[in-house]
Amino acid sequence: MKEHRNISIADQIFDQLEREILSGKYKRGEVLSELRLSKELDVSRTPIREALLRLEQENILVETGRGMEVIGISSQDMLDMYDIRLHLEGEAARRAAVNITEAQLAELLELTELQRYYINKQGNSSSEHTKNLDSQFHELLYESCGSKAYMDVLVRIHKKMTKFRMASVSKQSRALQSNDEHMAIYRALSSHDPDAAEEAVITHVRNAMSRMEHMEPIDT
Amino acid sequence: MKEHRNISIADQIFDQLEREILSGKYKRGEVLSELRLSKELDVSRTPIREALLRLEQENILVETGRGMEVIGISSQDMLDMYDIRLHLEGEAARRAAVNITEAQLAELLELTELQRYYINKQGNSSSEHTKNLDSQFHELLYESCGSKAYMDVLVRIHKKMTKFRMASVSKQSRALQSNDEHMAIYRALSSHDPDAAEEAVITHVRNAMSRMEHMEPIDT
DNA sequence: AGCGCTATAATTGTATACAACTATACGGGA
DNA sequence: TCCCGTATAGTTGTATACAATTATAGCGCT
Repeated sequence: MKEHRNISIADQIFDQLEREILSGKYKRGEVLSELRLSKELDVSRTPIREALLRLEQENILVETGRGMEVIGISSQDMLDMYDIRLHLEGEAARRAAVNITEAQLAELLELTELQRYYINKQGNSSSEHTKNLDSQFHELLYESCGSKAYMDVLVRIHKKMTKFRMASVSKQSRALQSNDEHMAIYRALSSHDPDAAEEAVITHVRNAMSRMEHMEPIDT
Repeated sequence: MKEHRNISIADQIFDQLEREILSGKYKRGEVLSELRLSKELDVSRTPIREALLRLEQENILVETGRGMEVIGISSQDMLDMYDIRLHLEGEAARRAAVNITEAQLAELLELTELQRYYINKQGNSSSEHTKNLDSQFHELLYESCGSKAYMDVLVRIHKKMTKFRMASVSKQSRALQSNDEHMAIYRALSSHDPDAAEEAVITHVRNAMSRMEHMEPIDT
């Protein structure tokens, strides 16, 4: 398997900055200039500029006269994103129940089992693995619904949500519950039952929203 | 009123390329290279690169080993985007009915009346004006719902839809019907009635989808 | 002290130079 | 003829130079 895409400096900077902004390191209203960042991070303006441009497209930064101003994401924005997922993921799941392939089902199952393994393992970087597997599960789900439009919207939202307040470590019990819900989604999809798939996904999103609301701190 | 943002070459190239791709000038599978475009359009690679990057973020282009490959948008994608709007705009309208300000209401009304004027006028560039006013109406509606997350998603989708097959000129009768629906949305919002607002918006989206489906040609 | 003007510093937007990588075409050998 | 290696041309990624615009600070004048 050949990856034709190297990880560029611009990619790394984008990832780093998005993480730092969404996790609260850069405060709302702060102004980022290309030159300052390029000196701080010791790269040229070009990749910085590319990263800032992408962050502007995500509406995480906004152009002002004198640089890029940090907008960030509030807890209310997070709740709204959950709300949007409640309105969209059910339909995406219905479609996935019809369109998903055997190969995709197998991969979903593997991702779910692997995630369970890492949750139980409780190593030092297991939380990182768990989150990665969660992202992969959802992105594969979105892909398997067979609609580029749905996938675009949902992937974008999910990516943003995963980077929000990374500090908030999830308890093992909640991770296990989430994993159970993934398994339920898998089962509904593997029996190609749209109603069950929709219900399983909506339950999962609703619970994820509730799990987030019970986290501390919610300061914005 | 001071605009602190000049229209850059990159912006123009992005607009032009997006329009050309979504209107079908560049076919799916075609590969665009920065150097070739920069020679064709007689600008340096920098603004070209910026435009291509933004198009990649929109999932209109995809990076390959040897340039950016055109993905574009299919009619099915358009239908899916209408489907997404059906799932989201109702809720956005409910929120707008609660949150909209008097100033925003006044502007909505003005946009609607102005659009009616241009539709009846039937000048040579009146279609262009009509579409612009439609975009402004919807973007203001999204803004007035008070949710950044909803606004992000809906504005992005609406922008893409307006650039799809620009060639498809809409009949005056359909434009008038659409304008009537806008007025109905305005009235529901101005009486701050969430149920009526939701219904008016859903009717509008459903009819817009139907109007599109009856257009010729649908070739993809 | 306050106001306005000017000079300076800082910012972005664009062009260009350079390096690394990759696909491709061409040629030689089996 | 087919395969492999090499050279070549084309591509992106990054750095840097330059121009134009804008904010800001400071100074002089009233």
